[in-house]
Amino acid sequence: MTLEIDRSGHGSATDQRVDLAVSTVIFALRPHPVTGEPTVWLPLVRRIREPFEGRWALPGGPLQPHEDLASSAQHTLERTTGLTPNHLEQLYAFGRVDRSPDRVVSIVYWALVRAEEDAQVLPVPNVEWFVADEVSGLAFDHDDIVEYALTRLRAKITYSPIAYGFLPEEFTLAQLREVYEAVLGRQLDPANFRRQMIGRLQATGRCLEGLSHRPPALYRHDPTPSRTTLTFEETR
Amino acid sequence: MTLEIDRSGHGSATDQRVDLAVSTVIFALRPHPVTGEPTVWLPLVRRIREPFEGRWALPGGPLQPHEDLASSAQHTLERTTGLTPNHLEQLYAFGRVDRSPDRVVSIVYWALVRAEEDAQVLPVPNVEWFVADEVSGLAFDHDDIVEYALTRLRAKITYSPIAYGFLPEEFTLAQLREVYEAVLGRQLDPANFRRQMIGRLQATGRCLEGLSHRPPALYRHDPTPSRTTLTFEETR
DNA sequence: ACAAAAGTGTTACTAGTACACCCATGC
DNA sequence: GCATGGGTGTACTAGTAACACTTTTGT
Repeated sequence: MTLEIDRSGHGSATDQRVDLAVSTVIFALRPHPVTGEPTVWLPLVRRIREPFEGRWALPGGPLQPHEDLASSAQHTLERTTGLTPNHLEQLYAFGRVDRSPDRVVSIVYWALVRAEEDAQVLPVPNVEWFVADEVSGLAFDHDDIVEYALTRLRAKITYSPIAYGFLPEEFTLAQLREVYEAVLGRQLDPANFRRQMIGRLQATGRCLEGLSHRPPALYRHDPTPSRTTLTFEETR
Repeated sequence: MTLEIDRSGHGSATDQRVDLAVSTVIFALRPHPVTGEPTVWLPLVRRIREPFEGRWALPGGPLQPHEDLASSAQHTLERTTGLTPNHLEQLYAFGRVDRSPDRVVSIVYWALVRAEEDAQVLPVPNVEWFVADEVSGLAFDHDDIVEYALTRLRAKITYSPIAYGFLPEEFTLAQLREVYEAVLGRQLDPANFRRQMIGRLQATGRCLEGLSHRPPALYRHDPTPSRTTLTFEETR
């Protein structure tokens, strides 16, 4: 029990406060366990207390008074995966009264991490990775949240240069196309894809060698601010 | 002072809790005071206590434990304007540590109300309407929030049928075009505008009469779900 | 030489834009 | 008739999609 000053101006002894948590949907690409195709995965944490003890849930926790929202999301991500996000963006604030037995509002972020680093990560206790499209039975309303995060990822990749968040510094056009195909779930024409992307890329001059065919050129993301829809942080 | 149970699991006597508030950016169209052109306005509330006592701020208040986020936003809107929103959508959760002397996270909604009803509304004490593009010097980070809400309004009107939120049930194409022109801040070609809109409208068969020229047809919004980007509530 | 993937050229289609023009009404 | 805004036709443009074709490497 802690003595708290009631700043809401209308409290009473029976007045519950609303708890505030920050959670993060962390996306990475890994091969699908059956098909081997690049697929969107995400890490979940097994709950070790009620409510929903034993169920899988999005990583997160209560917001610390000294911490910004995005910092909280990023720290959760680093604790859960040992990685630094390549893209981090607020998803939505979920606050239905009935989403938890106690009253919790969750501000949810979504993030992209690189598959290359991801593969080197040591396993974290109580954390397991799942194919994003196949998760269900999560704690709270986290099924809905994951589905909505996927919707946003798939929408945003079509008009904003976020695909690089899944890739290393240098990459081939085929790798970039694989990212789009994994996220959108359909094949893209390599010829047209090339023409659409080439303007936003910097050629490194080098090629990826050692394959059994013509060596593809390596590119780097050109951060020239081409016109996109901006998130709040980006508009400031 | 109220006795509160510390549910965060890491509290101490010096541990401040984070307060949670819900605010609403309410947009309506009114004639510009100088030009007379339809313009985006919004109501603000004068703060009657510190911090920022005497400054204008977005209407809102602490989230009640029994209330959903959107309900809280809507109740604030009804208290402030006496109106029912025609469109209500979550904007963003603002939580920078330094945005207020005490620690407050604000979940902000934005809403559209109809100008017709709006004109009949009785004045509410401490509430005043301002031209949205001209507000500045607001309390907290509310200048930034208003600017971001305008950015979202202008972006969303280009790909989502929200303009009807400003209009009565039946309207002419010229009225609909005026809404777009007011929001986007530029003239639109009437001929092309007609062709772009006509597919999403239901003709009522009636016309607006009594003008000194050819009477324009009256239309109604066709709620057939054409493909748009969906907000979270709409995806469920 | 052949397979495989990189990369180019060409055409068709679509959505948006600019703008000339006709239509229907009140005065 | 004439002014005014409602409403139609049409040509131009840019971006996308489909797909045939050429290039360059390893084996």
